[in-house]
Amino acid sequence: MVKKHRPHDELRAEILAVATKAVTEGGASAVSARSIAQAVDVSVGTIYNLFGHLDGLVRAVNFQHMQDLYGLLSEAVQQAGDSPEDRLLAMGETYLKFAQASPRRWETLFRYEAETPTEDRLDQAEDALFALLQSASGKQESKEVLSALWAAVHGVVELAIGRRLTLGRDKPLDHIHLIIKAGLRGVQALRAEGGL
Amino acid sequence: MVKKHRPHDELRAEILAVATKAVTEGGASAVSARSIAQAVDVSVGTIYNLFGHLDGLVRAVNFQHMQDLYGLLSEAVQQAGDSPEDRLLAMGETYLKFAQASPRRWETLFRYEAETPTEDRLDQAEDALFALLQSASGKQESKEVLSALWAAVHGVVELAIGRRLTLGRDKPLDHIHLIIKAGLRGVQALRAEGGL
DNA sequence: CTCCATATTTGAACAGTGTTCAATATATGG
DNA sequence: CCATATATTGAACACTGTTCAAATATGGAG
Repeated sequence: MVKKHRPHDELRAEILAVATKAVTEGGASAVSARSIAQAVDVSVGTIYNLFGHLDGLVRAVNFQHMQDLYGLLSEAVQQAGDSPEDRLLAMGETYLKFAQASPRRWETLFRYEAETPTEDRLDQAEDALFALLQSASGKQESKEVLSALWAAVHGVVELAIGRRLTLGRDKPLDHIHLIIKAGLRGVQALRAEGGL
Repeated sequence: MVKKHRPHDELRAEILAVATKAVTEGGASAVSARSIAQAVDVSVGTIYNLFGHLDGLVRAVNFQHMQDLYGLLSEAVQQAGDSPEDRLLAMGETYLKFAQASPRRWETLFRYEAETPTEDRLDQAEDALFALLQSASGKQESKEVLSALWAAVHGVVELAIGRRLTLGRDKPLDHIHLIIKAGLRGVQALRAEGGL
């Protein structure tokens, strides 16, 4: 018995919604061809027709989550004060909250690796994120400083969310504040020393 | 046909060696019961008799790698200069090299999550690592500052090694230097401001 | 040396995974 | 109304971790 043909757009959206829920609740490993298929009342084959591989589906989910994150971050920047420090703090805080709201979603977004090579949609989104970082800093800081700072914040989140290390799982928010405040002041000091 | 009994110690060591190689070259997913069994010329069942689950095997590998890392770090601290900054820089540099030497090993060590709950051997090793960090800083810095700094360094390594984000994959060593130098100076500045 | 209990090893079997693709059914245009 | 194109299906294949009854090896007692 074969089901009625369904509009691809509609079907894609439905599958994506189910997969998104699965990723948010159980991570990438919760996205199995058969479970998704059953949830959408469709056969496994159909999923492959629409997304190529399961990797493709997870990537599509990640892309959405990346956009969500971007939205949250840009909103945070707008609502924050005018100083670069306030803005960067707001971004860091928002990033941490995003991760804490759903650790699975976060780890799938930043850890998931596909067999098939990544399309560059996600890379583009990442560039946009960095541009946001630059605008938040009022273009006062160099690329080097900004990406180092962001990597640092990312590390704090990583340790806070990852169930692997207990180190630094204590007060991630305080750590982020410390990193950003000390980082900005330290860069100033280094510049004064001529060490930059 | 059933093989001759082999000393458990010897067999454990051999399996561990093969699994270690597999992790180093291909990550945790390269450790499959059948492939390991074949490499050691033993049946799958024997591996389960010795390690309980495959998780147990990977954890044993991780424990070894953790010890290796600890060895490298403590050596680096000893060979570094006397100032806290020099020592922290040496640790950061060594940590990065460790990760770069085998990304798979690093990511298995810090990302791998078992179904079965972790035994606390790894946690202990982690405590030892933090103690090393404290001694390297000459006990000048608070726990908060140290773990924040280490999280920051960890984040730089994470972005440098992870194939997920392109951001900050540029000059991880420079980033680590920046983070540690600016971090230490910034903390001083914050203390002067009374903001700590 | 023989017999037996214990310890060890085995590998077929089970449930799960991603993926493919010929067959089957539906939809569409002439 | 039929022929062509399009969409859906699900059995089949090759893999995965894991279990456990059966087969064998071992070491000691008589």
